[in-house]
Amino acid sequence: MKASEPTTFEPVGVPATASGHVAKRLQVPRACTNCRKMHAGCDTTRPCKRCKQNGLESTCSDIPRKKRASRKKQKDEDQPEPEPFTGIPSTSSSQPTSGPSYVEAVPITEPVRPRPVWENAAPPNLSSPPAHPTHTEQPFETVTSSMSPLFSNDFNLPYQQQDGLFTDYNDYVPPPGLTPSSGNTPTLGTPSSQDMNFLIHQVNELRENNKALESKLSGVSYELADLKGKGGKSNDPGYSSSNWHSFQPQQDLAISVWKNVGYSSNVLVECNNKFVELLGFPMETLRNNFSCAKLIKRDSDYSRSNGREWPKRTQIVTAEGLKDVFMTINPVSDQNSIVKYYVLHILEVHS
DNA sequence: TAGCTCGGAAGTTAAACAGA
DNA sequence: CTGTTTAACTTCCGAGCTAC
Ligand SMILES: [Zn+2]
Ligand SMILES: [Zn+2]
Repeated sequence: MKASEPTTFEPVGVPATASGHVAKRLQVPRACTNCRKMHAGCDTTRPCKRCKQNGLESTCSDIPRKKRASRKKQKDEDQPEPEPFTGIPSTSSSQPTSGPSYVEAVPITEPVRPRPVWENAAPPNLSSPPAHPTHTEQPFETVTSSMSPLFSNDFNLPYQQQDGLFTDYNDYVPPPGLTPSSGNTPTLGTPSSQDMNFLIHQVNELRENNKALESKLSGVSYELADLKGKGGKSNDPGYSSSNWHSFQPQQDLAISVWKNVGYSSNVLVECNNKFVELLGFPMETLRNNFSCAKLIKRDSDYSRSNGREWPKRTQIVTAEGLKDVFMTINPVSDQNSIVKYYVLHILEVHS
């Protein structure tokens, strides 16, 4: 155990989760010369906070990134690379991302995803849905009681209505301009209260992590990105999450919870009105035609094996076509580290 | 104990590939 | 030309060291 960090300045966007979930380490695009030499955390201001604290304002500067050396030819021999199962849809291997075919929600004809038992569960028992899912800062209650067993195979317990999360969309009224939900909306599965509590706990935690992003939301303008056409280029400076900063997070986030039912497959089980409104598809379409991988246009980062995670700037499929979004997607695992769900946040939307 | 050093894990990004 | 892969490159966590 170490004593304490001497220079405990606010480390740019530290996750700080109290519940043990390891959040992604955030880092600035460029550290100043002094912080770099010290291997210390820097920030985006100049002089940076650490230099100011240490009286090094005059030497706090940036040096350009080193020119990358040419890569040696790959392809000399095959590296096995077992690719462990993560539950995360690997679009590179399964299906091509290109092609706007799924933009118009065509009925699914391929080998239908296995329908888990939880979809046959009893209809939700909604007491009184909140008039407006007012997303203030702490919309959900955090569960502190025991969380084991975390997940059961089936969802049979009565559903507990929680602020901002809905399993019934009969009351959903689309805003003008969108043409979603016509008539019957299917009843979604009913997660157990234990499951829901844990999910809510996870959502709260994710929101905490997202707040850490605010420190990164300054400096670079949205115009840096070129997302017109087919979704931007991977080398576009605006495409990198570290360069994409100019937005302030909106108060009400679109949240959805997807159940992982197998490799490259997941099914929407929960979302809030904001999410439905944003996508503009009937729930049946969402459930039957979309997995996370199909919903997200630019999903290359899914397939990476180095643990890279969202938040990312990306594009999603909506009834109005592709929309630029800034979103996170986080796996929710049980105590055996099996990915059971994904929680998908959409933080920002730009058409 | 405060402050400095630095190995290396974690995160970023641009060269090289691949395919239409 | 677009999108993907991946190795070069960067940041900074945190353990160890030194000075007081
Ligand atoms: Zn600095
Ligand atoms: Zn500095």
